Amino acid sequence: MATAAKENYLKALYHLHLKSPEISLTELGQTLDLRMPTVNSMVKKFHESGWVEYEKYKPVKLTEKGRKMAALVIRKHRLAEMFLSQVMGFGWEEVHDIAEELEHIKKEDFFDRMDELLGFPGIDPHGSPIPNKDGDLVRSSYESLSNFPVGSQVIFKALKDSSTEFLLFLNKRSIRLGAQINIIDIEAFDKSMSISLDEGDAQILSHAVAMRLLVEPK
Amino acid sequence: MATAAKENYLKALYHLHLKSPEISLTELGQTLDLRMPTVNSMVKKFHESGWVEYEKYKPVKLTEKGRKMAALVIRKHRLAEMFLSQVMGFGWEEVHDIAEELEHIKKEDFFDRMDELLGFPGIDPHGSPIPNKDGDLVRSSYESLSNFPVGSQVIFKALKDSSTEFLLFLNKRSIRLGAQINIIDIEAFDKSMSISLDEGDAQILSHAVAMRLLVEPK
DNA sequence: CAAAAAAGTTAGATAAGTCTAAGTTTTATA
DNA sequence: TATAAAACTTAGACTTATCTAACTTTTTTG
Ligand SMILES: [Mn+2]
Ligand SMILES: [Mn+2]
Ligand SMILES: [Mn+2]
Ligand SMILES: [Mn+2]
Repeated sequence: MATAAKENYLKALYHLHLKSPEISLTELGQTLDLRMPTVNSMVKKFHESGWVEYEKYKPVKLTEKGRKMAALVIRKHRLAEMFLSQVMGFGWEEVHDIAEELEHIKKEDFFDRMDELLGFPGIDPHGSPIPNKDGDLVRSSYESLSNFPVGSQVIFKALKDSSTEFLLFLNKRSIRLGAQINIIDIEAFDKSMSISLDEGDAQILSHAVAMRLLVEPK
Repeated sequence: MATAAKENYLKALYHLHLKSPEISLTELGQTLDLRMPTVNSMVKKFHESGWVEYEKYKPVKLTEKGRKMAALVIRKHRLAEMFLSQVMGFGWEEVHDIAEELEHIKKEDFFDRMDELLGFPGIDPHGSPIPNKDGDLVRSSYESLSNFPVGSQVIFKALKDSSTEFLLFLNKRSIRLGAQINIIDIEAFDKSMSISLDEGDAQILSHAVAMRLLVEPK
């Protein structure tokens, strides 16, 4: 595979290319918290490796080869997160930072064994899909809770934002992956939602929160 | 803590200092498979950090501070090996190489959780003691099987050599940690031993093998 | 104990990955 | 469309960790 630094670039490129296939060095630098000349010189190496298309002064594009390399790093990250959560008992708000280190382990057997022990999971603890060993993954088509009308009954399937702060907020509100959410009311003024969770008590979710919850009709 | 490179130096220093408190740069270099000038410059940095005593042209000595740092790396290594073996189902011959990478993970929680899940184990899968969080460990006083006379009944407690080749040999012979070994006969000519394992069939162990098995009287 | 061998040191180079400062090209805007 | 802003590139430096070649000190040995 590649060095830890390169694996981190690959992941960033992958996430950015999903938003738009043309990736500016500025964006990439901001994502990785690196200065532009740093990114510039690495992007040239990636071009040498055939991982990106690159022409001077133009945004880069991830090649199919690069996409696959990236997906395999993301596979390691998400398997690690799942393992940390399911086998080691860490909370979904704790797993990302540890996985950020574990994903750089080179021994493939380590991840294969995790996969096996977990029963070949399709998603990580935040509902994101886990690429297979070929780097392929099923892009799920969930929508934000904020897109649904009053009366909808939906299942909470994944997160749009997996920041620790947001995950801790969801913990406090007992909102967990797989829960059923019923939209009782939507306040026209600020788009805040009154919902009930799995037949539980009602609670209010701000539009900011509803936007970040990815759901599927029941 | 330290970088992965430095953690590997610390471990090597620790193992060498047990054999003799004065550690030559040549030995250290051979252990780590690094050239002497490389080791020389790193040793100067370790001296700056207060991890070794160092004077030009003299062998180095691990300081108490360095010993503790080293023990904490060894703790991570051995906890990882135990986890890989007990929780993930790897064989004792597979765990070392993976632990060589895992030991450099910086998140302390990761190892604390392993420790907890394993029930705070005192030894690793090869019978070596696991240092505690203060860097302290109980030095066990096992002896080589080759030191015992005919008629001895002993328990196989640890390995003097944990190389993959030796571990695979022991697997083939079904010789596992904790087994009882009865010395039936010793051939004067080559010091080979006829033994029986846990009431099982007899087998012959060469002196080379008997030397590498650490045991305790039953 | 002098010469040879072993051990250790210094100097200088290299590779990976990062930075700042300064210059160039492209894009946006007055 | 000229100019300003944003994006990108180049040059040069730094850090960590490594190497080889050449030199120095210490230890061993005939
Ligand atoms: Mn993550
Ligand atoms: Mn990472
Ligand atoms: Mn080991
Ligand atoms: Mn290591």
